[in-house]
Amino acid sequence: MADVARRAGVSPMTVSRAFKTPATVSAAVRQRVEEAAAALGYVPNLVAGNLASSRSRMIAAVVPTLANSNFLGTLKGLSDRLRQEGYQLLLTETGYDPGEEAAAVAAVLGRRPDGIVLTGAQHHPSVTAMLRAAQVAVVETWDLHGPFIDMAVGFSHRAAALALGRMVVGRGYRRVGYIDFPHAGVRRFQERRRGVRAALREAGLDPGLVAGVADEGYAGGRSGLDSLLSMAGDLDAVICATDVQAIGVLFECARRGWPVPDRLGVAGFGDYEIAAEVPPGLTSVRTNGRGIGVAAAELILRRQEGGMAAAPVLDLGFEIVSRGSLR
Amino acid sequence: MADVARRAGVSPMTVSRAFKTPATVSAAVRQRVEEAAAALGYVPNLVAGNLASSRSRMIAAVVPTLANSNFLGTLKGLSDRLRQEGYQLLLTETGYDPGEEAAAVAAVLGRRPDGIVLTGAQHHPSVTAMLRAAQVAVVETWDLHGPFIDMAVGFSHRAAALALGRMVVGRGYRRVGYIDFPHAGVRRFQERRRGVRAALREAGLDPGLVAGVADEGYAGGRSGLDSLLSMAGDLDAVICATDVQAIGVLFECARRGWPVPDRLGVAGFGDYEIAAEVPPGLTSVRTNGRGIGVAAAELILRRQEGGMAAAPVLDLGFEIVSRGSLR
DNA sequence: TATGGCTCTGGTATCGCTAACATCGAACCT
DNA sequence: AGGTTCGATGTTAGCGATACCAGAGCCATA
Repeated sequence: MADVARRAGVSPMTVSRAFKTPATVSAAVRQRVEEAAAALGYVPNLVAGNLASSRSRMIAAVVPTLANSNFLGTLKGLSDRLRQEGYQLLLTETGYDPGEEAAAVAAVLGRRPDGIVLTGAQHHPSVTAMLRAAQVAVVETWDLHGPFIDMAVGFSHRAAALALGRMVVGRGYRRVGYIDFPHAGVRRFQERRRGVRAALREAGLDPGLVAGVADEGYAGGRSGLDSLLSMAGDLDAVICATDVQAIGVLFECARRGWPVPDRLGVAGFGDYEIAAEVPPGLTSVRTNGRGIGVAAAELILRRQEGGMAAAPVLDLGFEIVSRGSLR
Repeated sequence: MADVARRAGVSPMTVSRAFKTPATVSAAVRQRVEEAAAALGYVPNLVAGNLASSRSRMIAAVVPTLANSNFLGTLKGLSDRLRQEGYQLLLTETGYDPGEEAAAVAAVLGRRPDGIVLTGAQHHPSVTAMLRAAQVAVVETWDLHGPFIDMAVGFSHRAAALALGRMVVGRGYRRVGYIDFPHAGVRRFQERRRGVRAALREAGLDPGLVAGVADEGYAGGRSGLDSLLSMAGDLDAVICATDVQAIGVLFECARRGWPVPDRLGVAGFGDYEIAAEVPPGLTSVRTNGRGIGVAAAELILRRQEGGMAAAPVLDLGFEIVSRGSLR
């Protein structure tokens, strides 16, 4: 920076201003500085800048997994919105392991991010403690059951699952099974299970057809269907914790030659891109994953600007998308 | 840090050592420092540390897209391997836009990452210039046609596509179409197209059945199939630039009631998880996406340790996985 | 007992930038 | 003319760590 300043015939402070707040520098000087910087290939060192200003313009995102998940949408929303403001994303995957999450938060905090976006509202106690102490903007995403560390954006998984269950029941299915998520202890998935079972119970149907699965991904749909059929051979519909599992069920039906939606109705959760593509179309819950990311970004940005002492909680809702997999 | 030092009755320098190089501090002192740090909730400020040591322990990854892609595996391999060494990932998506890539590299360089992982070997000239000037470890991934900025890990897309094409031809298909990638200008996809066409040509078949598509994702398979059929109603096999498109073709076949592999043979590229799940199984090229990420991490780490002045180029190869979508 | 080599600890000088305040003309007002 | 305001620039003092060198004990060896 000193070299650039010398070459442009100004002080280092003016160079700094020419980059950070160009409006505060006269046009002539700004141009001289830009030319000097270009000639010398100068790239401002943000590490030093961050240290001096104690603002890093980095946001950390901590997600359970990227594979086959709606978190990608959230991440994309987040990073798109943040990039516009010159922020960057520090990413960590935790594999649904609370210990990993705690380690990730600890590691990331040392870099003094301006904000941290967490997935879910269920954390190791040390995570809560560290983040409270760090005085950093925190957004918990996807789940909406507090208490929250700071801010939150998501929707009610229970309400969504309840609505989906009611739709299945309303279509006349009577022996409805539910395929759980491999990490069934995660609150988000507990809520989904509860919502579905509540819908069955209120219709006087058996809410006991629940299959726990060990397999991740599509394979979970297959093994879940197997275990549901061993519980109830007359099973006529399946609701899955995620679309990926539901697609696995559809594939298994195709393999068995079972017509969907007549032999078996199928519903998923998440409305992944593939839900609209797979024949005969998968009925699912559309969640606003991208919107969650954008909203999280907005909350953090607004907090940076100093306004907003309160800690908002945003419900972005959901929508049931009806397709051919349900009669 | 000064507070911790005071509380532990040592100098700040010793606190620094207790964290960075515990072996150089006596056990008694180390424990006092750890206790003091815990009591005060001290989290070392890596920003300051980075500035002083001019090593950031951050690696930047620049990928075209995360959705429906094999880059996820690479990213995961990269981040898993790096996390073990205490490094973190700075992520940027560019949407297959070279201008965006240049902007991303410029933005990221200011944070002085210890390494940058790029996708492909085709970049805006400014990217090459910036990275050369920055003296940072660079790994170009996936593609293996130089010249490279620094190091590279990938495989030959042409050889893979050639092998896949030969397999299709070997199974007796005679009117073979190819569905291109939406961003057909990307070198990696040019190579795939060339490999397939070379296989067709050497078998004396028409290499002209190539469909360009505009749609991303599964929809591209559907529209690609449409346009191939309008070119050749007697089409008997389709090779796709990616598995996602191939799955789109399989879905369209199911919709039309066309038996696969008899009415139409289908082959994809990438061996995504779904390829093994979708009936009747998708024949595809298995690429070692995760391995590419791990190898890229290793290269950067080794470069950090000071060894390895040379700039290695690693070919991780590929493998054809034969499944039911080809007779 | 003197010497050299260890291991452990401390002091000092940066790393490259920005916050905060100081300065200086020029423009504007009464 | 004098005072006030404002915009553009410069000066100074850190931000919170680490690199580097120096010094203090301690042991083994001759």
